[in-house]
Amino acid sequence: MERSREPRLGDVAARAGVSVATVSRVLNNRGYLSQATRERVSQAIEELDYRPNQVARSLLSRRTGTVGLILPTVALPFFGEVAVAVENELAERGLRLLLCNSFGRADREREHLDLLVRNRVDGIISGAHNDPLAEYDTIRQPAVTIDRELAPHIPNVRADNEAGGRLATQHLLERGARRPVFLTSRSHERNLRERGYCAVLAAAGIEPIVVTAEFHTPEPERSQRVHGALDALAEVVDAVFATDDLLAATALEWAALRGRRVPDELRVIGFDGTATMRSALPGLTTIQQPIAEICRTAVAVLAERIGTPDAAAASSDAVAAVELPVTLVAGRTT
Amino acid sequence: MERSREPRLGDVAARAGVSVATVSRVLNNRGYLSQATRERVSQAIEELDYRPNQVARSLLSRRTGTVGLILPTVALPFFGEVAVAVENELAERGLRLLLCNSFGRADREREHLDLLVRNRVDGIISGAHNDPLAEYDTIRQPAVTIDRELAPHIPNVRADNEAGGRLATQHLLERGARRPVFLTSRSHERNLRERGYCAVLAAAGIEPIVVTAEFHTPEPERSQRVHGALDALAEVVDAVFATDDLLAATALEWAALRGRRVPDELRVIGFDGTATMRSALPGLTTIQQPIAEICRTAVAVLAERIGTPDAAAASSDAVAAVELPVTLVAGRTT
DNA sequence: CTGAAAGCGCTAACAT
DNA sequence: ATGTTAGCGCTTTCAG
Repeated sequence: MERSREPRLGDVAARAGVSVATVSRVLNNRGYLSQATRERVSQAIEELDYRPNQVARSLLSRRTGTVGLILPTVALPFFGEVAVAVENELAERGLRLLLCNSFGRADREREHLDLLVRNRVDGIISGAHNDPLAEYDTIRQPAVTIDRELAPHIPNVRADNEAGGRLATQHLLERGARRPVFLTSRSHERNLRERGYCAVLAAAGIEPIVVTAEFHTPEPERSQRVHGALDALAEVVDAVFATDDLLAATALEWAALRGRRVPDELRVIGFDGTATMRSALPGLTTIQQPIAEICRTAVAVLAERIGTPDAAAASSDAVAAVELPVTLVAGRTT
Repeated sequence: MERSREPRLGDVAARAGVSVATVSRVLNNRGYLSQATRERVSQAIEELDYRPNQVARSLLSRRTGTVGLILPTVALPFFGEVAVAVENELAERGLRLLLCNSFGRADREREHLDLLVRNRVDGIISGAHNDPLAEYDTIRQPAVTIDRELAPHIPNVRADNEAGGRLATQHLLERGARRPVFLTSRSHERNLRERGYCAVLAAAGIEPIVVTAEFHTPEPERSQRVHGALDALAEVVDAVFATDDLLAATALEWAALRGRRVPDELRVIGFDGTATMRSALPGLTTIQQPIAEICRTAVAVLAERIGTPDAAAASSDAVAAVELPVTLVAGRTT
């Protein structure tokens, strides 16, 4: 195990009997090189197993080739898939991924943001789930959000949540539901899935019922809270539209424990449709988000704003928001 | 939106009317400083919202404060939880996480490894699932693996898989199973869960039956393959020990489709016990891995090998492998 | 207590 | 076609 230090440009140069500039030229394939030196240098590089120090390159070029991704937690399948998709798209452009899990905590996000700036990432993608941080305004690197309203100048890429909410609710009604309950993390004005749900119910003349269970409540409290709420609604509820598939699973579990037959006595539809949840609960009806497309778009927009090393200032059509279409995946629970 | 360039040490120095060296001293709280300058500098830093360029610091200190984590894919709950736990432990030590998803592909892992070295990460944690890469021998940065035999000099932290295999199989037999099938990704000598399964069956005088379904086979092929195998075994199988909870879910789905009552006609036990799968299938009996502890240990061992900036060469008791105990979580499927 | 200057590993003028 | 040199932004001797 060679504990010698990492070889540098100088080591390669010495071995090939040329100057560091020449080695650099070979490395970056720039300027005129004789075939002979090119080969000598390449061989020296190979022999030493030399790999350019990206840190030094970054200092000089003022680009690190790194993008920071802030998510609540990749332990959840949706964000895990987002992380994977984002990493793939970044890799396609020669970019690396610095991962940050904020757990919905503003202080965590603030710390991460500060660290990303110190590390001079070329860009930031945020899908955090806490209230917007003012710090994003003071930041110089381009940013893009995934399913998050952050600031007017920060593009937001997401699924068409409102359409998803409508689609889900409509589906439940078509299946015969008379009183669908909406299960969500937080209920508020800008909850688009909730808006879609309410819109469809309003059109049908049905009073909405919204049950909330905070996103980051640890188990088993969160399930308990949901079960308790459903117990209280036992008389009226005959269907559940959950804002994510995990919450839908909790509703299914409630049905199992209370002996309610699904879908006859309780219809359940979820949201997200991640591969993991499709495997875990293949029978669950859900609204599938186009995760790969969302991430592809987000990275494309970000890359555009980062610009290539040379390309001074790209056209930048100032994308404000992109909404991608969702799909209903019909299962056995509705 | 200020598009001015990022402030540097010089900007702070100018504003505070001191030299860059003094600012650096304030920043790192080193050497003697008069209270007056200390305050003047601090104020300038604040006013400019100055954040030290970590790239420059890294070049000088030859430490990036970054650790590379290579996993098959954080889209799967187990690896997602690993990523989160690792990030938490790293953050505790002021380290950042560069995430790499290899999808079980050696070429992907090789590329990632190369990139990590070029970026001069301080250490590498690998939980990739393909065959060992020879490249790990030529690498200068300390490495640790999670649930992976890589090389003699690379410590491996993992759950006690063999005990888990025994525990699961024992449990099935105790519940009355007479012919438990083992469902896994790849069957081989060093598959410790399989070894545990076989050991218990041997002691009971039962012939093992191992069904494989490659890890990275895309859905729905993978499920199809499992269903087909179970159909072929329909006459004999009365229990399934799956190597992970997702595969257990597939077995449950098979039972649902074929009208087999669980647990009476088919007992199912999984492996991993991630929070997500506990939520998705609260009734599933499973062998729970101590993910947080595994990651805490892995990071501790790695941090030890990285050493503090000063601490020349730590004691390094040359940890070779650590096995952490698993737990049986009894549910309704056995 | 503070400043000047060297240098981390690399690239990009500018020479030759 | 190749070498010399000046930084990238920071920390750290070494002077003063």
